[in-house]
Amino acid sequence: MSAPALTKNQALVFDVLEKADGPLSAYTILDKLRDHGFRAPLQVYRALEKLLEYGVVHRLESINSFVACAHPGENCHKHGIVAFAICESCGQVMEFHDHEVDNRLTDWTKARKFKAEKTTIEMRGLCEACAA
Amino acid sequence: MSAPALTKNQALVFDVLEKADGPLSAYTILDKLRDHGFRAPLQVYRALEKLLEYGVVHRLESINSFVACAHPGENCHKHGIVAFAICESCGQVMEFHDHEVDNRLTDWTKARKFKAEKTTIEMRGLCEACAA
DNA sequence: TCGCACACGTTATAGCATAACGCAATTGAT
DNA sequence: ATCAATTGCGTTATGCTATAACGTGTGCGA
Ligand SMILES: [Zn+2]
Ligand SMILES: [Zn+2]
Ligand SMILES: [Zn+2]
Ligand SMILES: [Zn+2]
Repeated sequence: MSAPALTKNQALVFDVLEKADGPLSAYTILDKLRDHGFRAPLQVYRALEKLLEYGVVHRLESINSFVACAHPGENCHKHGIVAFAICESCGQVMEFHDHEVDNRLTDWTKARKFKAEKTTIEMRGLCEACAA
Repeated sequence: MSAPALTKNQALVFDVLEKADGPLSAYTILDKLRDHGFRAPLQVYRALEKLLEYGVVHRLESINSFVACAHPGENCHKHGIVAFAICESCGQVMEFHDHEVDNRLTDWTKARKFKAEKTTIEMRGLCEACAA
C-alpha cells in the first residue's frame, strides 16, 4: 500500500492538495485543474481514490473534503488511527495520532469482536488564533 | 438543551428513526413520511436539526445518515463524546462512550488551545455476526 | 394590538458522488 | 509476436445530499 509512481492525474490532484493551506472539496480541486485539462468530477474522484489508498491523502468525512497527509514519507497508516482537529473559521487542519486512543478503541472492538476497517476521528471547532 | 415537547414533524421524524433498525438518510426518512404529508427534504432536515440539538438523534458523518440515540432519557451529551461502530454489512450501529478517549482528546485540545465544538468518532467495519 | 419568534410549506438551487459506456496503453503469460 | 487482462482515462448522464429564499400561519408577551 505504499505509493507507487503517481499517474499524471494523480500527481496533479496531489500537487493541488499539497500546495493548499487547508482541506479542499473534490469540486474545488476540479476547478483548480480545469486549466490542466480536467473537465469532469470523475477525473478528480478517481485520482483521490488512489491517493487515499496509498495513504498520502486523507478524507475528512465531516466536511466532505480532502487533505494531503501531514506526515509525508512515514506512511501514516502505520502510526495507527489518524485524528484531525479542523478549525471551522480559518479552515486549518491539524493531524495527529494518539496511541492511547487507538488502544481504547481497539480494546472496545476486540471485546465485541467488531472488525474495524476504517476509523474516523474529527474534531471541529476553533484553533487558538481564531478563538481569541 | 433537554428535549421540549416535539412538534408534529419532529415527532414523525423521531418516530421513524426510533423504529428503524439502523441509520437512515434524510431522503429515506422523507420517503417513509410521504404518506404523512411530507413533500420536501427541508421538512426532514428542519426536524432533524432540532432533534440533533435536543440530543435525541445523532448524525453519522461518515455515512450521511441519522440514528436515534441509543441511550434515551439520559441526555447523551452529558456522558462526553459519543462514538459509533457501524457495520457496513448489516447496517447495525453500536453507540458507546469512553471517558479515557474523551480525556485524551481533551488533553490534546487543551495543550493546543483548540476549542472543540463537535467531535466525531466513527468506526466502520463488520460486526461479529457479519464478520463470521 | 403590535411585534416577534418559531414552525411550517414550497420552489428552486447548490454541492457531493457514482453509474455506465467506450477507448487506449501496459503488462505478462502463452 | 499475440492475445487477454488490467489499469488509467475521457465523457455523458444521473443520483444523492443539503440549503437558500420566499411566504404563511400561529402563539405569546410587551
Ligand atoms: Zn497522515
Ligand atoms: Zn482557525
Ligand atoms: Zn446518544
Ligand atoms: Zn453486521
